[in-house]
Amino acid sequence: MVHIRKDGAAARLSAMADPLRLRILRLLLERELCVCEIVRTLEQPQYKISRHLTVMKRAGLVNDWREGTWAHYEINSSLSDHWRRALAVLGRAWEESPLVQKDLRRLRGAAGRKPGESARSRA
Amino acid sequence: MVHIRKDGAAARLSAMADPLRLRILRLLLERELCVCEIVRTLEQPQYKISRHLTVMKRAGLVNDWREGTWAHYEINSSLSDHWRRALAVLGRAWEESPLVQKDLRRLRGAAGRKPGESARSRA
DNA sequence: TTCTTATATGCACCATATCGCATATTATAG
DNA sequence: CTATAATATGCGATATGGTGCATATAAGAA
Repeated sequence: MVHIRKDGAAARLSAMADPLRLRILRLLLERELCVCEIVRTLEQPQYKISRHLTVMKRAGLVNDWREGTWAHYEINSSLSDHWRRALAVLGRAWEESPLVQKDLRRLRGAAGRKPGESARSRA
Repeated sequence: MVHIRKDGAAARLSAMADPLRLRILRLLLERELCVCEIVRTLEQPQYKISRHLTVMKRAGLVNDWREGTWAHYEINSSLSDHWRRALAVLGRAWEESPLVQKDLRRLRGAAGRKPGESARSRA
């Protein structure tokens, strides 16, 4: 049947078209995050987050780098202006979802805290 | 396995995440169109266009109305501002594709001509 | 009525994508 | 070294989605 390979735009939209991936993206619009911060914020199994991040990385939506054991992800820093703006606009749309609002509150609650650190150990 | 039902945003992005649907959407960003105009412009089987339009309609991306035998489609007139702007931005991104440029030229070449009409009969 | 044009859809096939579980990999701590 | 934390991935089961073909539906023309 020879499916035509998806072009860049469609592939990128596919990589966004998942509820959990949208939640992850929305978090990354706030700031760069390591996998375990996302896991804890979204309260989802680690393997899911990791897989979804891989999907978005392949589509050029995010990029990553390692720092010791941690893998940090951020919105792809070499994204075109068009896509950046689209993400920003959509990010504002997603904020209307109560689920996303809860995610953002949880993220801010754990503000900047690194994986192993307790809240106290950072003071 | 009980897949969680996609929420509005993810469903909408899914409905965009296909090369042919992106081409259709890009045409509809120009103006309202009937199915057969899209079929002729994109040179794709009618059943494909029809199906893809149905998908986008279910997702609230487009709406339609009948006029005799013709089914007219347009970008959903009751779309939120966020989504309108996102579509506009993405529309500009898609214009960079040579395929889309060709589509737009073909659409303008057949400017406003109704299905049965020859170019002459409209003069 | 019959013919033609415009549109939608049922069905089977196949490709892709997600999930859940378990495990592999790698780095740091003790 | 061992233990633990962080991350990635192979596998099998299943869900979803696009395609191609044929056909159904509906409106208008002759």
